[in-house]
Amino acid sequence: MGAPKQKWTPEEEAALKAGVRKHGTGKWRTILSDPEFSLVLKSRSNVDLKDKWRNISVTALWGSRKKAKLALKRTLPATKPDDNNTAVSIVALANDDERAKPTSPGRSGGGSPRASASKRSITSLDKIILEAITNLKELRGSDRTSIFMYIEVSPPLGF
Amino acid sequence: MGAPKQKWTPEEEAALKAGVRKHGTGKWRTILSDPEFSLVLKSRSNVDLKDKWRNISVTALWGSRKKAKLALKRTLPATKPDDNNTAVSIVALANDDERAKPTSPGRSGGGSPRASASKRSITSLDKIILEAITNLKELRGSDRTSIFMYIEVSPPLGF
DNA sequence: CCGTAGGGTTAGGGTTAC
DNA sequence: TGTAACCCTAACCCTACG
Repeated sequence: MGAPKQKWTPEEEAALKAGVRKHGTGKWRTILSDPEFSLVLKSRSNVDLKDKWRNISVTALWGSRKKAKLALKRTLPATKPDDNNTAVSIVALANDDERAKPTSPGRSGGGSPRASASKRSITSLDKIILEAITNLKELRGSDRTSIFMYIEVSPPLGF
Repeated sequence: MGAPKQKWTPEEEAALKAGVRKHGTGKWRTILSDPEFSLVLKSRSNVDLKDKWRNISVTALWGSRKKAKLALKRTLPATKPDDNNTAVSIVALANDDERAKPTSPGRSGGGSPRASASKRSITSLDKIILEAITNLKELRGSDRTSIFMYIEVSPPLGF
C-alpha cells in the first residue's frame, strides 16, 4: 500500500515555513518553484502547501487548548468554572511551543523523542509572543494571521 | 450527557452496504445523498457511515477467523509486526491499487473500485477469498477493501 | 488556463460508553 | 477486556473567482 495519506514530515513543514518567510503567504507556486525548497516539497502541490499552512495556523492559534482541556478532563472530571482569561490563554499558547504531533504512538519501537536538545528555548518564544502582542496591539483587535506569522515564521528555531 | 449511542440497525447496515456497492467506498456523502438510502440513513452522518464501514470491515476480515488465528498467535508469540491473515497477505503482494489524485503531480490513480461479482453458493469464507483473489488479480486493484467488498457486499442474498 | 481562497469531505488515530 | 459508536483533525477535494 502506498500512501493513502501523506503525512507531512518535519522537513517538509520546515521548508514550508521557510518558504513563507521568504516569499510570503499565498505564494505557494513561488515557494514550490524555489530551488531551495523544491526538492523537499517535490511531492507536494501548491494546494497542498496552502492547506498545510492553514492547518499549521489553526493549530498554532487554537490548538494549545485541546491538550490543556484533555489533561484536565483526564485528571479531574469536575472542572472548576473560573480560569477563563485572555491572559491565561496567551500563556497557554506560549507554553505549548510546538504544535505537538501526536508523536506517533508507534507499535514499532523507536519513538521520536521530541525532547531534543533545543527544546527549552521556550522562554524565547514567550518573549516573541509578548513582543508580537505588544507590537500588534491587543490580541482581539489584531489579525490572527499576522500574529501567527510573527511568532511562527519569524524565529529560525527548528531549522 | 447527550449521546445515547445509537446502535446501527440491520436496515441501516444493509443500506450502507448497498450504498457502497452502488457508489463505492469512500463516497459517504454521495451514499448519504442518494435518495435510495437517505431515508434509512437520515440520522447518520457521512462520518458515521465511514466509521461503521470500518467496523464492519474489521469484523468481516478478522472476526470470522479470529479464533483460529488467535490460537496460533498464542503459540507463536513473536510474530512479525505485520502479521496478517494468510489470504490477505497473498493478495497484498498480488498487486496494488491506489486511489486517485487526478490533479496532483506525483501521485496517480484513477481508483474506481468497481467490484462486480457473480453469485454462487457460499461454502466457506476461504473459498470466497480465494475466488476474490483470483478474480481481482486479473482486474487489477485488490487490497483488503476490494476483497472485503467482494465477500461482504457482493451477495445480494443476505438481505 | 493557472493559481489561490475557502468551504466541504475523507482517512485514520484516538476516546468513550457499554 | 473488548469493541461498536463516536470524536478530532490532518490531509485532501471541489468550486468560484480573479
